[in-house]
Amino acid sequence: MAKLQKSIEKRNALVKATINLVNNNGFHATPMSKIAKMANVSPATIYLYFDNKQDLVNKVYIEVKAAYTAYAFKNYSNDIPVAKGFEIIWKRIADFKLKEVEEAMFLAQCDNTPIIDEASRQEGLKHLQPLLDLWEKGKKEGIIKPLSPYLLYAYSINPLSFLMVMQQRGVFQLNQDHLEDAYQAAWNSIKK
Amino acid sequence: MAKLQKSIEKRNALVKATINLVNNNGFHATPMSKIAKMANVSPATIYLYFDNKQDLVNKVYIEVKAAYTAYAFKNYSNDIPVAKGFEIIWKRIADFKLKEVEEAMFLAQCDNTPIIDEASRQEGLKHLQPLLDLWEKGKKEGIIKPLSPYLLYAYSINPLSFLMVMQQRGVFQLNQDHLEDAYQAAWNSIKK
DNA sequence: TAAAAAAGAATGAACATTCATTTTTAGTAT
DNA sequence: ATACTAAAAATGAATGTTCATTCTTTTTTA
Repeated sequence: MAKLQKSIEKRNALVKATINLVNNNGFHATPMSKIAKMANVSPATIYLYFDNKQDLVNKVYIEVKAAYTAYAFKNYSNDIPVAKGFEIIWKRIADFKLKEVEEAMFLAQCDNTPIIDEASRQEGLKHLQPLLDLWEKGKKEGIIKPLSPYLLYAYSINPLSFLMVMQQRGVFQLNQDHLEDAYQAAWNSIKK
Repeated sequence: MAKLQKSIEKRNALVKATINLVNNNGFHATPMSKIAKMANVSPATIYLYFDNKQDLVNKVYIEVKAAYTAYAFKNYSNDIPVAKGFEIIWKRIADFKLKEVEEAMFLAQCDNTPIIDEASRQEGLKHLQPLLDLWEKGKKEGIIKPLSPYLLYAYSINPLSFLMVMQQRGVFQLNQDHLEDAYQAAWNSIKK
């Protein structure tokens, strides 16, 4: 009797193809047949790995989000002082968005449309907890403004998404100087 | 011979229905038949007003974007001092996003997905010129940081979109205090 | 060699768009 | 005012295509 061991490479290729096609054509113009073709797989094979199209896109979302937050918090631990901790996280996030453009674009699209179902969205949110904790600590120490975490996020982290999208569209080139400026703006807007 | 004068109300109903359905279901789950039904019109009638589905969504985008910028610059004129001018524009934009939630959500979705074609996107960008001019003037006067307008936009205007989306998803309630905080954060991040 | 994995072709539903008719509109004649 | 008419506007019912998903068969694996 053979073991149940589906090829992980095939699954990865499917995930990759989904990200690429949804980025370039949008969810509405990404048929399963195209995903299969780009992953060098039969359309039927997709259904060995995922229940259906919605399940596919949900799972891709959650996995990319998990990779994103893992990357963001890689060098962070909660005994680091608030200001330094924030800098570490912010710069890792910037790094991710500049290096893993495909993944980051995919997240931006999912976060601004109803293509992901509510449960998966919630699931994705959980991973941000360390940042919320950091801000809580910062507020207690009087280093961070006493604002809702949504405001803090809106003004310090989220602008990176906008910059990445503009960069990706070729509207402007984001260089290292820009990034330092951006970091200063981010910090200025949340520090007390 | 009758005059060519198609009912403007019908067209408006179609635009409104498109915005509503795309917001709630996404472009991929918004068939022409549903748009027609919501607008109390036959599917065939849509084609009297628009060439096809792509043309419909492009035109809706451009019109909403035009309404948005008209609203934003309503009380502004370029002889107003930079700091005050920025405040006026920022607060009008915040107003728009809080009052015209449907329109603002639609723009957010279009600006983060490939559902709009490139030409329409460019068209939409043009309308922001007065704000770019204001920043240019502010930089010359040494009031605004010498940053790329994309950075300025990312840190002062764009966060409002994030806040609106969160508010719309019921994640938190954006009140007048929040808004004043948000305005201060916006200004802090771009003023010299 | 038997079960798992994969494949290609088939199925049926959903959809954008068009077609053939009907209804409305507004100018004109009575 | 009223009736007439021709074009415009609108419609509901096709049409043909695209697509997600399933079915049957083949290939791979252990």
